[in-house]
Amino acid sequence: MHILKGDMGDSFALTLKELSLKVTPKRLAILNILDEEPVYVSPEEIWEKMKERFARIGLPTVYRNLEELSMGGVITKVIHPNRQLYYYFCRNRRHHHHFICVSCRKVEDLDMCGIKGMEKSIEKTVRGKVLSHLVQINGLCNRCTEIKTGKGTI
Amino acid sequence: MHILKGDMGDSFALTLKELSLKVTPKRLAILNILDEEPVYVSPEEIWEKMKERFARIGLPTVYRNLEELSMGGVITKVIHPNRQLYYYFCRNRRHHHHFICVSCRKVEDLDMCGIKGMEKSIEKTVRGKVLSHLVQINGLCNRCTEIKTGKGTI
DNA sequence: TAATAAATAAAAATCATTTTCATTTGTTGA
DNA sequence: TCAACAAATGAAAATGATTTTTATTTATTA
Repeated sequence: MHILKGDMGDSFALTLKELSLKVTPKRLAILNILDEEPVYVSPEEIWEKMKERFARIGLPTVYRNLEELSMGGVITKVIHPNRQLYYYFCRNRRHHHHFICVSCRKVEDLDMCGIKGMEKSIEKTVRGKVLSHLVQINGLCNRCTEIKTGKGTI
Repeated sequence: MHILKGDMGDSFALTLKELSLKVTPKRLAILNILDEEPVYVSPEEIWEKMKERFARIGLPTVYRNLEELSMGGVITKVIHPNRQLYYYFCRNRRHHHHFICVSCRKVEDLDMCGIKGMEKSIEKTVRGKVLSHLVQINGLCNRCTEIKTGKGTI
């Protein structure tokens, strides 16, 4: 093996070890595929790419790994109106939310969260406890806005 | 027929007419069932209640009607982590979001929206267009917080 | 009240996701 | 380095929520 220190493969291997997940070639490949994607992708799409690299690779393996990685907080699950699963590799470890382009699937981090600041006020209103929140901004990215109109408006 | 003016059945009938939907006994029943529920419910649960009122009622009919009513903005679709569909009848016509109790399914309106105010700033950041946003606060309501701890904390 | 457009029942289809189980592969400690 | 063991995987089948299809029924409207 010739994985150099500081190598990307090495870094992903460390990530997996931190999650107590075995370092398998397929796990590393899934992380690499997600790493190369600037958009959110479906399990099936990742499976297609995996088939180019592995002779035998089952779709359940892809599903299992995506779920594990997302549980471990390494990748992000995207909530989509069509109720299909999509995943996105996001390196931003700070609390933030995503802008997703419904046209080209591009994902952009939004380093802000109005809810976090409102949490106390919400808890006072409902006299309960806020456990989590779901914030996702759906729209058209810069590129898709221009393509659609040539003027940035729809 | 003896539906009085100002009756609930009458009001729902008007709502359906505004959406160009025929006023059928089953549609009215679905609205009545949702109206009586203080929590978000699944299509299957509504179907169970419909079976108490109608000898012949298919699950697809329930699905179709819930989708139509939600498209028409009469009811609200709840995005749930388990990816099942749930619906909730919300009379609040102003822009707002929901606090949903993950324990008892209670829904409470939050008459606030941080995103609406941030929309311009988000569009500037991504140099794109915001089409919609998804905000949902998941937590434990007043009652469930007390039940779990007797102290309001978990 | 007839014409017709929409709604429905029932059954079957769809299809993303999950489970099962036998086999293979990483990991760990001697 | 190597056996032992736990975890990961492939393949096939199962699952289960949701949707489609088609023939029939029902509400609307003139």
